Amino acid sequence: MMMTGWGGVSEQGWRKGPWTPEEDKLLVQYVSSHGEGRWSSVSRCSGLNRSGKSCRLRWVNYLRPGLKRGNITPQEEGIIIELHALWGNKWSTIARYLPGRTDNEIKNYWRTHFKKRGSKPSDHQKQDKKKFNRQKDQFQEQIQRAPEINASVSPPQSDVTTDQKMIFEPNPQAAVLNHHPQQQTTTPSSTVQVESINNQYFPGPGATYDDVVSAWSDMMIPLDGLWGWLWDIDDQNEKTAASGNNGGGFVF
DNA sequence: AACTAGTACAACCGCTCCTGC
DNA sequence: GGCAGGAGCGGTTGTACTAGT
Repeated sequence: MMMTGWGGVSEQGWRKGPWTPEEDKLLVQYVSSHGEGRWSSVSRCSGLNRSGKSCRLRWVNYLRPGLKRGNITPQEEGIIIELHALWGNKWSTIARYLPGRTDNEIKNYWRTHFKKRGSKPSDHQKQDKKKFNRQKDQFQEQIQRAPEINASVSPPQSDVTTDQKMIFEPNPQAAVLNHHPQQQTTTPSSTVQVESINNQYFPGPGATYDDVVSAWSDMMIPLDGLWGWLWDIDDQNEKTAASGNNGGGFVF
């Protein structure tokens, strides 16, 4: 992809714009020998003329091992919708429930799929239905073709880290709040509306990856009705913004 | 075939939070 | 407790690609 608009250097002299394969290689070498973190020292130690921020972003969103490339599956889409309804734009929190997906990827996906303006919900619903069927086929094909994906997502219990265990918590909100006490003040944006979905579609403790996938697969049918609700939220927000009323609105 | 709108993706920016001193 | 530097997060932008007209 050619991107000429970001070429050049920053005021601090850092290179900006698209990364070259050589830069990627240097960054991978640096991280594999020094580990993640200490991004500010990357430029000094690795020979990269990039800011620490830029290096971290490139690593987290593109170079880090275990990242999934390719389409968001219907199951992942369902999870994104549900968790966004719970937490709003907490992309990094949502990303913790989607192994191999980055907050940036989820954020981009949400913006392109659910923040569309100007056309009628019915049009979107038709598009989404077509797309859902296509993605479902692709997902099933992926599962059949690459069973190792399952293995990487649901490792043996003895190797499961705290973060990975969270995926199978019956109540994701509680899981995240337990794990990130500093976020205790976070208020779910639409808890009431999603509560019934939440209770029905989050398998209990000890559930396997397959259980989660199965539950979310079942959820895709009721979600047909959720699309309309999401568009209503958008409309509601626009009305709220237009009237300058900040009280009690949605945070989408 | 040409044009346009929508989509996907990569990257930057500014702000907030966290941590060490 | 206050401050500074680094890390992380969310919002936004820029460009290429694709599908529809």
